[in-house]
Amino acid sequence: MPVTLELSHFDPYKIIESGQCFRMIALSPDTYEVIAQGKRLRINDLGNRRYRFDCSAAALAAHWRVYFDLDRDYAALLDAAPKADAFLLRALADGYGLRILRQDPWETLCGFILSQRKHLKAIRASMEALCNPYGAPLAGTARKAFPTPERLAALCETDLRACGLGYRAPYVLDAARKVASGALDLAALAALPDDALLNRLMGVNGVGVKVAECVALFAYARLARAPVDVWIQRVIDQVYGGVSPFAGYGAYAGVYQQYMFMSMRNDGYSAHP
DNA sequence: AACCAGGGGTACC
DNA sequence: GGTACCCATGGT
Repeated sequence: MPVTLELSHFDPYKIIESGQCFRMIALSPDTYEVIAQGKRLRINDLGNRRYRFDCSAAALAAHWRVYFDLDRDYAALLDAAPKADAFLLRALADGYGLRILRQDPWETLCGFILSQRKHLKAIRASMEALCNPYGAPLAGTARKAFPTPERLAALCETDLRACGLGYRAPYVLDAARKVASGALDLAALAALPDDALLNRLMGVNGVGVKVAECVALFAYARLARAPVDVWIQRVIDQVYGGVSPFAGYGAYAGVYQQYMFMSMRNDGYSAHP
């Protein structure tokens, strides 16, 4: 009982390549698969901004509409960007269809711990290597769900190193044990203001400012948070003369950051006229 | 504050 | 087919 939707500002391929999620893939040029929060979804691009979601209307409403943040007005959000900022405007135009997801905090926390000093492809491979042995099976795909904190908390560092996590293995283990024990209640963090949320996340070993900002933006919809990684640092240095423009971007700084990240990584600054 | 961590992708030879 | 360098960093 699939559902067909007409969606503007929605491009699954750009979301995959944007580096905010690691378990959404293209199965073919017009078919995408995402595994999130214990569920598997396939999306068919039918053309003319029409997409078929391989799920019930109830699942769409309860789950995927929230995950893709489909009720947010991206036209208005993008229109709120400062009009004199040429690099930003170009990035927003080129990135049409990119959206900030509302991902599961646990998976997002682990994903960005794993992301340290890795390429997007390497992060994806690392996530699959962790899911394959320890995630629950799913109907309709050979891929597995992301492992629960309880499952990972029962492992030892050696088990996680065997998944290719390297020096990040003890970090993931610390996160799993804090969450599984209840010492870190990820659901309760949603009620905290940004600064308190970031501080609680940074209580996990291996989580610094950048990883915490990513979790805040990509899991808790803190759209004003703009994580600074090597690519965004290049934007700040090369485009804005070393002065971060993000403080002046207001409530959607994190969304703009994501478009600029994609633009810089794909094209560099030299592509801008 | 400089340096290190595991390992895969990628550009270049 | 080597190999040097880079990568959505954080801890020491």
